[in-house]
Amino acid sequence: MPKIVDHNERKIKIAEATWNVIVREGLENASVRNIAAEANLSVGSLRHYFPSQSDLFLFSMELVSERVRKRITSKKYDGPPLQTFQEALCEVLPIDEDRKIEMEVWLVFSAKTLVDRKLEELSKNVFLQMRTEIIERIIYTLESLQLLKENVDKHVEVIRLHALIDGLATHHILHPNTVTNKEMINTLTYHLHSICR
Amino acid sequence: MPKIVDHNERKIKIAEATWNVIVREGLENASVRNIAAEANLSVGSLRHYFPSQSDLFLFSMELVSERVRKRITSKKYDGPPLQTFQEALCEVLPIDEDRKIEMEVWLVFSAKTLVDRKLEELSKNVFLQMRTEIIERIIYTLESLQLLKENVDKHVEVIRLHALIDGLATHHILHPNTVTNKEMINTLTYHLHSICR
DNA sequence: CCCTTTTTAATACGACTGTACTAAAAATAT
DNA sequence: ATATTTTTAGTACAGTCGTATTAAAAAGGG
Repeated sequence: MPKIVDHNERKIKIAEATWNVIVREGLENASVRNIAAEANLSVGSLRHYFPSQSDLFLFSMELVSERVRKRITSKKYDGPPLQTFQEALCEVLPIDEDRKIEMEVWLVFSAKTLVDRKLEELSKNVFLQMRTEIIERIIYTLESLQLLKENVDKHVEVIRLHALIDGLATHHILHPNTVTNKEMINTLTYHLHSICR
Repeated sequence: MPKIVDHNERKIKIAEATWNVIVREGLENASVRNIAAEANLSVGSLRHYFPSQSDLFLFSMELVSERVRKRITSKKYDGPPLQTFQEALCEVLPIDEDRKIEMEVWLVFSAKTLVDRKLEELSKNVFLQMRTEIIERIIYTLESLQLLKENVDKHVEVIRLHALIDGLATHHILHPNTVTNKEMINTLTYHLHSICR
């Protein structure tokens, strides 16, 4: 009966418009009006898809994690395990323009996490998922393949690798000229080799 | 002739009030009015010390870096070099409530850095100072003392240590229950030992 | 005491905020 | 064609924003 508009697809378009506004003008200017204009919509239309601004922000932050997750899971991993793990971890790093935008948006929302309950919960879930499904899996798979050096503390190695990944990504986002793309990837490679035989 | 008020001391009080508002209610609620109320001042009085909001924000962010810098330089370092370096780096980590607040504020401003020229410049300067005066100094001093393992790439070790420190700090701020205080410090100790003989 | 200067206070302005509400437009099923 | 329902558009409201302006209050030097 009604005009058919793919509801979810439209929400994604609006969320991407939100990303653009945030990257270009900052979260402080990510008003409903500015985002609607960026998406070529009226305020009323936007509100039809997102009843409130916090709904819009939550969805926009969720979309970032979904995009990253899809990128990791949809990739084909054949080849030596160490290279496989390196490639998987590279999907989390801001190695191209799209990933950079997502990472910037994620950083901005992460800061907001400190005073926003809903965003905090999302952030926590994504963090734990990354920790258990990527970082821990890599360390413990390396061990079961007997590629890991002896005398390493696996628990600490998990924490170290996780912190290193996010530290590198953050540094490259905030200081791209000082921590270059190449240095970011080289350091990751270096680190993975340093914990293996 | 006039009422004597230590200008700089008052500005520091206001900046600390700004920290409080940011930590408690977020940057979006760090309005001139709210900050003035937190500092028990009228808006007019606050404006007498900070002509604009961006001046206030810049000063408030600068104060964070000053506090951290002072803490590092005023500390007495006697003892074995490895322990000394560890202690120095711990001053950058959010190991107590004061440092946690400062780190939270720094994180919030860092996100704003992406769309604020002045904050970006400050962030860049502080980053480079940290890089050259702390991180590089540690790695290269370790080498000159022949404490460093052979076959390490010093350039990469600098990038790695720097990213690890900030990654650990950020993780503890954002996920204190998952990355605990102890794990943060243990991981740093572990890392320093891993690059030494 | 008065004078000078700093500091404080209060008010006002235009612009922007999130949200609410109402009605027109669009599009499909009958 | 008509009815039904989604989608869009426009307007309005109360509140907050940063900033400007103006004048009163406070306080040490003469």
